[in-house]
Amino acid sequence: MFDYVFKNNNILIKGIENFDLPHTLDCGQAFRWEEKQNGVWYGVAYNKYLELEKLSDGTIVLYNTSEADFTDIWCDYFDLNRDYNEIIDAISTNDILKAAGSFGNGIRVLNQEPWETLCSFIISQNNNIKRIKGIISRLCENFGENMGNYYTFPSPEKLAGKTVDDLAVLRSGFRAKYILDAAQKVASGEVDLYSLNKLPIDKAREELMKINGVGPKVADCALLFSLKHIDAFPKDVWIKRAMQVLFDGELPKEALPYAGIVQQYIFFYARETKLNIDKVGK
DNA sequence: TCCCAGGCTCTCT
DNA sequence: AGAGAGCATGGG
Repeated sequence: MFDYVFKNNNILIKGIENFDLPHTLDCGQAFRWEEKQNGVWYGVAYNKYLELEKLSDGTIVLYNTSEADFTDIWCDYFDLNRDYNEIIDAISTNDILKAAGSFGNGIRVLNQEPWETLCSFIISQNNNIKRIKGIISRLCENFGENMGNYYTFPSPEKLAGKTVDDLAVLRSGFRAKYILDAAQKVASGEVDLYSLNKLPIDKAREELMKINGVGPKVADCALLFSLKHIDAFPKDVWIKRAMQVLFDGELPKEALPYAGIVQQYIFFYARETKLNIDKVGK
């Protein structure tokens, strides 16, 4: 599906298809990636800093990393072992799905760190992407580990002992108490976050919803973006509108096995086109 | 000024 | 179980 070579501390990924960096890193599934300058992206995940770029011949370059980090972290993080062509073929029997897929071509669903993902999507509720990024950035700067040129995402253990007042610096509003409840339940093991990839999706969702401030949407984002449940289908305001306008409320059945991936195509399509509508319910 | 943002909790039927 | 207000903060 792809080949890679390790050379001068860079990983060169050859022959990878369906991997567009802006579509993947700036489509609202992850909040710590930014474009540095013409095509070079940088970000932090799994406590590691990474810069990457797509060359004109399609090669993806991961700069200043190790082969171990590539095989242990980035390969799975960027979902490199999934065949997106197979999915696109399967859903293309439906014209609208085909259009959405081609519009958001190259979106890959990242496999992010579960706690960071859960916490980030708790912050995302009733919020906008720009402000979500700001809050997460302040969260890392104030409570993460200083690694010199970047900060790690703070662990649940680190946050579990904090108070709402401690978190005031985040300016996260009413979400602060939710962040703390999540940190406490994950740190204590009351919610066994790191086992949820092995549970059936309904059980896993139920576990996540034990956390105050985690409802079906936030739970499904954690399940999809960090816990390998690609049939999770987070329904936010954009998706609800898009589902009404595009599909009369019902996801076409050919999309169900990959609902989460299709969700990303629809989300991207809906946001970029604004669906040429104002509002269709909420 | 009002409306909205990758929703959820709480309350009232 | 279903509807509706309220919620912190900031941008348009």
